[in-house]
Amino acid sequence: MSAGRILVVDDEPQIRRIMRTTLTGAGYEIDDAKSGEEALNKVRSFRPDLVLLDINMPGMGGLAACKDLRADPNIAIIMLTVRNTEKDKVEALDAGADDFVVKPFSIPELLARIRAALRRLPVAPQSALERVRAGTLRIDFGARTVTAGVKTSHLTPKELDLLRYLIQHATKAVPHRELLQAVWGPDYGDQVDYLRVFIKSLRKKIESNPEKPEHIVTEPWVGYRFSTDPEPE
Amino acid sequence: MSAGRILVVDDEPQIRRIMRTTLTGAGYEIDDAKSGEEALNKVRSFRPDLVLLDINMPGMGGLAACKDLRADPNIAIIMLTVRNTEKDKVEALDAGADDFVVKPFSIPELLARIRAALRRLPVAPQSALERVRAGTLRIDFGARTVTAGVKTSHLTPKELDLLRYLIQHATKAVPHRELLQAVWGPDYGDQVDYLRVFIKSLRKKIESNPEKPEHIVTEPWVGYRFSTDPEPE
DNA sequence: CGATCTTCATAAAATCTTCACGCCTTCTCC
DNA sequence: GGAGAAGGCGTGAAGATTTTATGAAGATCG
Repeated sequence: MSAGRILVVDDEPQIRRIMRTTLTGAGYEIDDAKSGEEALNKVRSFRPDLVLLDINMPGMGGLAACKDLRADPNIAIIMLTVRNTEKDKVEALDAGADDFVVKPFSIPELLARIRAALRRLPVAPQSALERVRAGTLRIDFGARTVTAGVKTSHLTPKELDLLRYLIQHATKAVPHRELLQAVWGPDYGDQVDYLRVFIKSLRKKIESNPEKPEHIVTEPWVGYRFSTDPEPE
Repeated sequence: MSAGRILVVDDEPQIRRIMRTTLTGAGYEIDDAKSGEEALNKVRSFRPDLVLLDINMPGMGGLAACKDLRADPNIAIIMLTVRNTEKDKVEALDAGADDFVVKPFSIPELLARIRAALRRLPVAPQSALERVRAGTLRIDFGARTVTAGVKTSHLTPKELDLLRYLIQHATKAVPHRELLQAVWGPDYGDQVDYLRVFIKSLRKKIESNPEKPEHIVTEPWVGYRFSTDPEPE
């Protein structure tokens, strides 16, 4: 799971290259576009969480593109410019940009602004942990509920912590000890009984058929593994 | 109806004065505070949509105050500073600020940033929240009354604050501590007894069957949650 | 004084812990 | 190989612990 998806829009190849390496290194998934028009197209296929938008481009400028992008409230927009004038800033923000960075910018500052902008998204990607979908399963960590099909259940604190840890490490087989220490603390690495009891109650809540678990799979002699997809038979 | 409520936090009287006239002129309701501590207190009574927070103040600094304010996602935070260093910016943004303005700033830019920040708020600005409907429930914050079905009741100040906070964070399980700090203030984080007493009286007023609460749901070991929909079984 | 808020003791409820039983897989020894 | 032992795993339920609900008395404020 990445920290978020970012679309870089700039007509200078060098900027695009720098951005791509920097942001990829920071854990984001990147795509780029050379113009406003291309950006609007790529948004549909790439579905970014955030768009880094150069204000000054040939053809459709950043401002015009911004006004179009704004239609989707689930996309954050940070505009880039070389000019540090008040007029530019006000125009950019009122066009719907969430933030504004002046070139040349410092990388740490850009990253911080990206984090801040993503944090504000209605469905924040970093708190993609707030709501998780796994096939027919929906988990709302804020409301502390899981919905499996039509049945919605409430999660107790330990159940929630356990499930969260499993989901954060989905597809990986998490050892008993690791789970216990994550949920109960460093002194409980041996209380495998706890795990069994709580895994059972979790399964009762999220598995359509608790005797044939599809999501919380047991890895014998190792631990448990959360699987998004139905298990291959 | 105003465009929103803004709390100005700065230790320099002159800044506060300028801000007050400027922002009032722009259609906002303003209150101000001289320190971080005062800000945290005033937040409760004034209930701003946005806090303009000077980063450099005697006593509790802007960064510390920011981290506390951040608990409520329905408040936007813009930090002010005289220093334009990268370190300051990154710190401010990572402390939870939504944006960052360097003094001396241009008024139009500040106003544009305020508009952008308010636009991103998850819940509409307070001014639009005078009346709320939640299923069969109607709440009139101006008249301080709730109507559940045919029964209309008067709400005491604490009841109103508590209910308001719960509703603004509807569907989310709000921790005891957060509720207490939002209603009673930062020093009352442990008085869980207060909560129980007032939750009870709220339930008596808004639940059709207070023994089976449908709106104010208790989340054991965590806090309470306001639910619009009937509870799933 | 009345309304509201605090404080407190007790009963009720939810969650967590512990444990025993039976099934199953793996390992060991013949 | 195959029988038996050892231990992991699923299950159900009783008991312990902590939290929550409730009623009421005292304190506070205007």
